[in-house]
Amino acid sequence: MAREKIKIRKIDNITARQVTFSKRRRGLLKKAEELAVLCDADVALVIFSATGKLFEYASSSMPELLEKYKLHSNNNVVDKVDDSLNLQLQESDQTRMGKELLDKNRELSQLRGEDLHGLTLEELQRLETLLEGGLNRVIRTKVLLFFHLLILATLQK
Amino acid sequence: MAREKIKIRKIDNITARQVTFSKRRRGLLKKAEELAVLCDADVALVIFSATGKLFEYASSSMPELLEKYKLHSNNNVVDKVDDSLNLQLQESDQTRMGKELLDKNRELSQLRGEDLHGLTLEELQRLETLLEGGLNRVIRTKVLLFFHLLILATLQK
DNA sequence: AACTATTTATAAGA
DNA sequence: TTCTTATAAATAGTT
Repeated sequence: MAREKIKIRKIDNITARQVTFSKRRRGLLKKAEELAVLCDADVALVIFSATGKLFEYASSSMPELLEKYKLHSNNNVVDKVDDSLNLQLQESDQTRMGKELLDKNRELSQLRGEDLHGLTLEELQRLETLLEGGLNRVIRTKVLLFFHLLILATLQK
Repeated sequence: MAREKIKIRKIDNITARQVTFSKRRRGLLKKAEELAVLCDADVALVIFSATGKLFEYASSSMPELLEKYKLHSNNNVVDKVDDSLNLQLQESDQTRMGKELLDKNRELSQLRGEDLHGLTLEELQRLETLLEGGLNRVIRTKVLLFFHLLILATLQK
């Protein structure tokens, strides 16, 4: 955003990456606080550098905010697990997947009247990235579970 | 930061505050992702609007990041890991799961019930957190994908 | 939801 | 790391 426009992908040069991290980290923390103050929002931001160092901001107490988050995200775990399993079983069947998504959408619309029709292309791009990450995550955990059980079975013999 | 410089304090006018929240929230989420990608950092951002709506970004899985945060901060107050997966799987619609997953669920229950087959409690909780996080992630992205496809389909007509 | 005049953030260089 | 500065990005007020 300055002397030259850059593409948003991992910076190769380690030194440059650290410098950028330092600068942008500061900017992000600042904007997080501004959002919280200006808009009376509750904001929690946790940043781990590539080397594992922790940076954080929380508009109120971090533990309380994280607890609040868990309450929200765990609301419908049963449904979520169920749907996830369905997704895994049908992931090659796009038609059924579409119906599943349609149902889920109706449920969501009933639970919350949120309207997501104002999404920009940029946001959609981010959503795609999120989806890839999510699917990879499930696959990874399935593999982990398999090995976990395999080891257990081996120990029982 | 535009037509006029503003002071960073709570915006009085409710409408203006909501508009600003919408604009800045988008910007903050974008910059959070940019930092994660550019600098190979792990970033978690949780935002609650004044009305309680949740917005979030996580460079990997939110539960895993929060777990990582707990380890770094010496704070034990941050919640108890929910003993989610097994019990919740048993409570959900088993007819939709498929035999293989049912079997795995049974095995997992056994594993949890004894949890002394060479696995520490910490390891078990870690696995659960991991798996739950992945499933939650897929559900969220399923909903997002639906909207993506819907919009694309609309544009093609 | 768009539009812009300005402010702010920041990439590259010192 | 810190500062400088040219330029990209974000955004406050307006339409």
